[in-house]
Amino acid sequence: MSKTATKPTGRRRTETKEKRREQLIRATIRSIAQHGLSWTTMATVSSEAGLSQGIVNLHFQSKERLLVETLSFVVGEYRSAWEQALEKTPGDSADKVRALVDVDFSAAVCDRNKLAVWFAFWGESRSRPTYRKLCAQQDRVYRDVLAGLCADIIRDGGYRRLDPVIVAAGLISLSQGLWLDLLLIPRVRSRTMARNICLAHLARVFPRHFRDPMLLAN
Amino acid sequence: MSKTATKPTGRRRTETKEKRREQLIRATIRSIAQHGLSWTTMATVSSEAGLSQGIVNLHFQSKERLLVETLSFVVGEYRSAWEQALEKTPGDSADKVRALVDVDFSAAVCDRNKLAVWFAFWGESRSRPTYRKLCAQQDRVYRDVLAGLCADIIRDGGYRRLDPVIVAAGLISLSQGLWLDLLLIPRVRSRTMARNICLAHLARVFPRHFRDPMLLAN
Amino acid sequence: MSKTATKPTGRRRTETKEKRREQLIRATIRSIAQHGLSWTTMATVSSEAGLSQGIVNLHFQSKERLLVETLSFVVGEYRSAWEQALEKTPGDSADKVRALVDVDFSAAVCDRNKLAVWFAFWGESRSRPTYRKLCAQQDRVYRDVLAGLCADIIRDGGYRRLDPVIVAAGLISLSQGLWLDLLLIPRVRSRTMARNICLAHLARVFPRHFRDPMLLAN
Amino acid sequence: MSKTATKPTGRRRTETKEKRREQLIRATIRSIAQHGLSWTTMATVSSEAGLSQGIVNLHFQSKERLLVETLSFVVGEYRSAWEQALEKTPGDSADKVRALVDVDFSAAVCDRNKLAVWFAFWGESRSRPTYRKLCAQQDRVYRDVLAGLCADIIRDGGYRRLDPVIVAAGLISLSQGLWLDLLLIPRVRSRTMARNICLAHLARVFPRHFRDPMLLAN
DNA sequence: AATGAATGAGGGTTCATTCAT
DNA sequence: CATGAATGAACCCTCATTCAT
Repeated sequence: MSKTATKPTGRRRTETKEKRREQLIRATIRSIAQHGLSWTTMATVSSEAGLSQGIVNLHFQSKERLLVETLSFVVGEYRSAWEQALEKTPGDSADKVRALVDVDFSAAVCDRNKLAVWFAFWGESRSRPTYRKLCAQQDRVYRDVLAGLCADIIRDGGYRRLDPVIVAAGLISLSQGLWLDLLLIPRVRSRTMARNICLAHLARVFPRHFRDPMLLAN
Repeated sequence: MSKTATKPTGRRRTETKEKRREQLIRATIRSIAQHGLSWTTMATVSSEAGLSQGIVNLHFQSKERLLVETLSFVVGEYRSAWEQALEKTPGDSADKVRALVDVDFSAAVCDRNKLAVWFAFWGESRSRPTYRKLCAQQDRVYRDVLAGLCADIIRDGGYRRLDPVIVAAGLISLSQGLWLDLLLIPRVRSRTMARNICLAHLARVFPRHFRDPMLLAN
Repeated sequence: MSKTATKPTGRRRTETKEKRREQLIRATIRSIAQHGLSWTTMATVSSEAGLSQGIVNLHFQSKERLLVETLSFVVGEYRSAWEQALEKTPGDSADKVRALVDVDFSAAVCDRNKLAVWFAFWGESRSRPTYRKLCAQQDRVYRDVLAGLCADIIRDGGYRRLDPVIVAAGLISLSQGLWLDLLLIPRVRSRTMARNICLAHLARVFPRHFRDPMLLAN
Repeated sequence: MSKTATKPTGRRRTETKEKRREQLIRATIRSIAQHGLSWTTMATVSSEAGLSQGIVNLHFQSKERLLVETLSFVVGEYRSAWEQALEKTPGDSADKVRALVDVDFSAAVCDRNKLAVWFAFWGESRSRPTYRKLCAQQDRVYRDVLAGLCADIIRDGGYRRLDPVIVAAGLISLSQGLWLDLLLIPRVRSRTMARNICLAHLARVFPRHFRDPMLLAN
């Protein structure tokens, strides 16, 4: 009966194809996390996906394209995560910044496999324009949005002499530096702790809008 | 007599050998910066060094060892840079922390080629225990020293409820996040600006010991 | 009754099957002409035929069989062309030889795509017994027939000391050499010119039976 | 002692490299003759040369270049053969044409392996501009030279109404058609016989300059 | 100590073939 | 009968490594 139910239609074929691509991208993410980018081969990816050797070229034409699509996937996932968070947060700009911090250290985004992918591509991006452009574009948009929110807060809170662009830059750098900790010393640094460090930072920059969560108990 | 006569030769040889190794390591750094770690081959290294194909195996036995020694070199260089800075800074702990920040964004340490090396190895480090250990050891020592200095400042300044370990972690993350900016968007982020962002951060954490350099002019 | 009813269907099916095979063979000829034999793949053939990937294996079991059948097809087409020409030419042996020359340079036989097929297989035939045998068999029959006709002419015309086998060999070689020109330098060599060169040759061998068409105008 | 004698000098290195290239080209010729062009792989070539897999890429960068250089080699060898023959033949133009025919069916040029190479590349040349150009250039030069010689003979012998270009074309086609026989039916067609067929043809075209060797005995 | 020709394992990729649909 | 996703063997090529010079 389930067989009859799953009988494929013309429509399902393309669905399946799209799913296969995602399956392979997820296998690539795992492979990069496990073996590193330079030791990720067609064999590690296809075996991670439980499929045959030729499968990647069938769906992505080349290894390079698979890698680009994988980076694209992670970048896109991050982007829709923070965009959705902004949409779902009805409050003021400070609430939205808080939401962005939460996204950065949420389980979905701040997954160790995905962090490994980010840093793998960042490590290569200087010599690979395609990677760099993909990252740079996302970065630019994010920076603008965050700087805009910071500008709101600065205006709202009367924080004199604060440049929203620089405040945003500081927050982004802190966040990405914490990602590096989460990648390199996961036993020392937890996502919660990382988030708290960010919020503590914000509490010092915007004391009338944020509170240091590590001082809450007191 | 012949012994005495040949000794300097033997000495010079050893020196030469050491210099060749460093020459190759520097070539490796340039190659990683230019081609990325996964596209760095024995050929790119030896050609960057202006030497022949077999030279690397002659001096390093294998590519893997060359890479490890290259990472070791950069890590060691960083370490002696901050150790020397600490030695040369006679003042109090706040001065020493300032000196550490200066080191992080000094031309010698914060060279783009070397940043590329750091991130190349960090990107692979999750899957390569050797890399990870090399980085982790340096990280641990540095963290301890910085946390110690922060503890001094906290004690000295009466900054209540500040955990020196967490303060150190925040500063390190911020600094490394800024390194990433310097690697990825060098036209946007300058070393000076990065240093100022760090000092501004410190000024908020330890207001009685640091001043925000971006507010100096006002 | 149901048997009688389904019989025509079975018949039509077989016809359809035969047509599909020919469709694929024609696609193969075009593919060989366009991409060369060594770059002709199942994909180029099926796409040339406007059909799907698996179609060739469905109708020919393997690529090798498709190629053999394609060669067979061209060889067979050539054979029935000259056999029909002989049948339709009621005159004497000289007329029949003339008819054979006409066939060699007729539009149907001397098509550039088909020439490409001939030479593609000849180029491989030394290492492929199957190809060689197919060609050799046709060649033997044709040579015998042509030599027979030449023998008639020699007898009829009193051409002393002419070996019909050698005369036939010369004519065949000349003809195939002209085919090569038509393949390689089609802008220089036209079918008409090639035919005239053959007839001029015959006019010299059998002056009392053939006239050089290039001297006709004078 | 022989060891001491063969001690390599700086000069010998390049010699050796050139020899290796030729060794590989000769292996390629044998491989094409034995396996056909489309079944000639890097493995068949290197094993035919008694060397390792990577050797071809070391000396020719790619398989394609090896094939082009192989065709180039055969074309060049043919060209210098007939050029040298012309130089060494002091007689009149008829003697020179005779010399050209002799070259065409000499052991060195009319080697079965090399014939296989010619036809292999001719078979693919329609779809491969590089091959076609290499062949076309040689063909053009040869045709011009032969037509020039025919023009001399026509003038000298008062052969009215003969177009030297067409006479040359006929001779070339005949010769190449005979090469095909030598490739396909070597047991039937011998080089001597092929040469005689050419000379017989010439004796009919230029009766006052050539004699049919097959009539000599009579 | 240094070279660079040679090796061959292993990489990415192609493609004939299979088979569920 | 026809499709096209999937397979995996075999291809070309790269490159770390070796070694005669």
